[in-house]
Amino acid sequence: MPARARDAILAHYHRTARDLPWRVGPRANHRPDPYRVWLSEVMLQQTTVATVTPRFAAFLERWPDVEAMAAAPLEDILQQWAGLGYYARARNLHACARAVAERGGFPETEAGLRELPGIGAYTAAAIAAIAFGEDSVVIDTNVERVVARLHALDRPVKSAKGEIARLADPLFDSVDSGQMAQALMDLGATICRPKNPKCSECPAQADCKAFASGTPEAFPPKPPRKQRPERHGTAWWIEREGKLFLVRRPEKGLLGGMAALPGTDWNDGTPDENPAISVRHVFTHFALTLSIEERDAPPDQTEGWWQPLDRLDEAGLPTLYAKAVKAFAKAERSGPLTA
DNA sequence: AAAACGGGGCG
DNA sequence: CGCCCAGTTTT
Repeated sequence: MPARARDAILAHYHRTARDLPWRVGPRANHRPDPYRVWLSEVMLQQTTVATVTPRFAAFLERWPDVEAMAAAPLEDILQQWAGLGYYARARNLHACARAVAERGGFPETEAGLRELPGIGAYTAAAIAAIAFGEDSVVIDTNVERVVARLHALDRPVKSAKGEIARLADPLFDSVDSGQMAQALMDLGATICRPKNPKCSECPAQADCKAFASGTPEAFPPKPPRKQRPERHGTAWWIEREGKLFLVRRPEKGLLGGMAALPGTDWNDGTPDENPAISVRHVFTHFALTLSIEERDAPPDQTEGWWQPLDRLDEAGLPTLYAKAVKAFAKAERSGPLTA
């Protein structure tokens, strides 16, 4: 039974494969550039294809190969990454590029790739399969969902990793793992979607127990999610002679290593009463209300630099601070702050 | 085993 | 406005 689903999924992929900039089509007789596969895979960690596509092109134009990226300063990588989130990925990208350039190229096995910074189980398996033709079993959330539905797995994925791996294995048996990995990703993205799956278009419908159940969307069951705490803080707008005072956040922790407005710590509890300007930003694990206040000078012993306001885009501010700048500019144009 | 870690797009 | 996404690292 799994062999039929396997073949149907692969055949469907050959007919309908999405044309993606980092992808070599199913009809090509060569493997894609490992550098491009790696870069796209890292970008696609927790980030959608639509968001990644233009950012991938910009990275590739600036750094056409791993040696070029390895030669760039970390600061440039972070600036180019700004807005993509999960900034540890950018730091690991830089460290990985240097390690790969140092050793003269990408390792060609899953085990070798797994040793590199920012490359975990999924990404190692994906690069090994897609770029090097290794017979790895590639399991990401798409594959987990497809497999859970094929078998009507009624336990949360989180508590059934072993079982998922066992059930995924036959899908990769005796086929090109790279093709199957990409086939399953397309299937998960376009047909076997988390919500409103298009079972009528699915090549594996006849072998799908979730479809047979009549409620395919119920698989796999989602664990209860926990609530998000509220935090608040203040960022300081310190402007002098057309320049804005910026700081660099600590390497470790939230928005690590990124450019930022200086400000207070972010605390739990009740926010400031009636701030003139504030922005709201929702992180994975808490929601932040950030007030923006004008200030004449940086606090003593605050390390930072003066960024020309007409070159603020070059600072590489993450989205939270880009929002703050936008909110301040808008208030300044219309409000009484500097009127 | 669980928490930390961003942001954008969609219904 | 809540949910989800081509996960990895740290605790």
